[in-house]
Amino acid sequence: MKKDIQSLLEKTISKITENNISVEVLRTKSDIHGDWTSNVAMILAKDLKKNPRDLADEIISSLGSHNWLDKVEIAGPGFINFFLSNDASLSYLKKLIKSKDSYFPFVEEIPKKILIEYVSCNPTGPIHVGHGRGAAFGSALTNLLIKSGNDVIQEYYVNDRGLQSETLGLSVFLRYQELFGIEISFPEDCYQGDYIKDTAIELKRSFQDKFLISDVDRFLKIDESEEMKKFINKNFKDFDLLINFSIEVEIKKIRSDLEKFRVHHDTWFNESSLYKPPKKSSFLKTSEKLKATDNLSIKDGASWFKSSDYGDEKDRVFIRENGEPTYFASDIAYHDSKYERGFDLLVNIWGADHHGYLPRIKGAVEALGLNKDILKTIFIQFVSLIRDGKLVSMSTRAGEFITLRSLIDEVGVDSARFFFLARKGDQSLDFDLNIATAEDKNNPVYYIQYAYARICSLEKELIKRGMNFDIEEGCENLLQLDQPQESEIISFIESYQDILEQSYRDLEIHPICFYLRDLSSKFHTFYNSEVIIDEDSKKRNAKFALLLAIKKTIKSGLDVLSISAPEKM
RNA sequence: CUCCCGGUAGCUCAGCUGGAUAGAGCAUCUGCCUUCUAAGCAGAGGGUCGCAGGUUCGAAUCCUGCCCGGGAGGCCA
Repeated sequence: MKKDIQSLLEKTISKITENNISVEVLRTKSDIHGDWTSNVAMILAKDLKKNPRDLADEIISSLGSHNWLDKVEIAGPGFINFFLSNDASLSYLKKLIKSKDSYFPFVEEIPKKILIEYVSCNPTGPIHVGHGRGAAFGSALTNLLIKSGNDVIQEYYVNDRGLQSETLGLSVFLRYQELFGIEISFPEDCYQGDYIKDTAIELKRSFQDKFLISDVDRFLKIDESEEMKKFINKNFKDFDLLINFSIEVEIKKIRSDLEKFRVHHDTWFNESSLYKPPKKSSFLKTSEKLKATDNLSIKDGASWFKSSDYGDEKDRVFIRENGEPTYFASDIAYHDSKYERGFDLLVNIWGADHHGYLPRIKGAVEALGLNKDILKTIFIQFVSLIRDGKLVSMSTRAGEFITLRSLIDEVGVDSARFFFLARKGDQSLDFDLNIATAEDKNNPVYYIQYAYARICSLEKELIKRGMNFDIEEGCENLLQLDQPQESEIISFIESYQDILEQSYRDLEIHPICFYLRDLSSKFHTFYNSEVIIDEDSKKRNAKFALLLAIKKTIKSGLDVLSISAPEKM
């Protein structure tokens, strides 16, 4: 509809002026302004040095008459308001009602190949609440992208090498010694959580006493983690085995937590794989490219990427003095590999603490001669938990973090997902546990689900009373729904496509949450203001047709959020 | 010091690609269950859109400066 009005206006304006302007058509906020509105007259008035209202008059008189258009009016300073005919304004609704599947009104004409990378937290412990937000967001965005007709791959980048991995290995190693009755001092910079003990138990089950220290006395004298690592590396040639084992155990736990949270990754990309050659390792290939294009320099014994050439504040270390590549270096190679795999769009979802990291990655992408415009990075701000009006303290260091699993156990998957998604990603989030667990209208999730369940219950009641819903009769009589609350729902349902389009364009999810809340509210109003199971069959069928449209729309929205739509509550 | 995010009703937040009287929910107050799910609905009160300039026919929205809150600035990841 929007496009029809747009092209009609464009055609008309071309008759009046040579000037080329983009015509904007928007939905009106209020019925008295019609269905659609455009401000072209006001914009054009400036160029042509004419009075906006006169110009609008001129445009309207040469629009011609169209059967889908009831009338066109000038209003305010020079808005052109379009009032659609009844048939035209109901066309969307009818299409929605008659469609077999859940109707998704916005689809790309040419599908895009999209890679979305999210969560990607270090496999050194359980996934916690902060990661949960990114997980919910990434999975919902994926749903939106897929439903919009694209091919999407969801990827998790596993940091399975470097310092943190060694620290994980050491932590497990120490807890493992304890299982043999050896009392050791456990350094502060090791991972304190009890989950390490569980991993140690699994290690013992798989490897028995393979990693047991023989020279205990000498080891006990060491109390500093770096020294411990040196000792271990000297005495256990295959310590890597232990590290890899520990990482695998953690990844398994992360994966199962995510699955429980309805988050699924198609590929798990190991950082270490960048260094393993099938032919030539990715990392080597990438660093050679950078060297060949003169983007690396040597200083203080280390190799630096000249990111300041690309707008970053300063150059960044690429390969350390000790010969080890930095995390950043791996990440460049990783991004290089993403591009190599041939996608139309690369989406990264990062924690807000990484924002300073983006300029250098962009710089590297540019240095490699890749198209930086297809790389979109979305930052997700932090989450604070609030219980009884007070901040719940969370510190990863002290092992006091709240795990995603415990959050799910407390508030449920539906509620947790909704609360994570109902806020703009780049806004920090106060997660109120009391509201999230409430089972009344304070909790928007229950409110929306209740609307859905109520509709299902009405459908059951209809059958119970020996009546049937006649879809054809319903669609033919939609015009009978002329009560204010009814026509408001009808136009609101139509605006669902705008919400999706907007969310898709901005790569945001929260508009859908707000929309569902509002739609549910309008439904509850409708439900309370009149008897749905009407004596008059024409009216009754029209109302049930509308209910079906509401139901499908709620279902479609909840599907994007991966939140369940219960038929009974 | 530099960069990022935010400042809108008592509270939590939408709105921000400039548009018509600035919106929800919660909380407060007043009503509504012999009738399809009261896990609900109707109504009322509540605003210097952080401050000051600028651009514009028109600014919560764009630009500049400032103030306040949070975060980031490793040869950590």
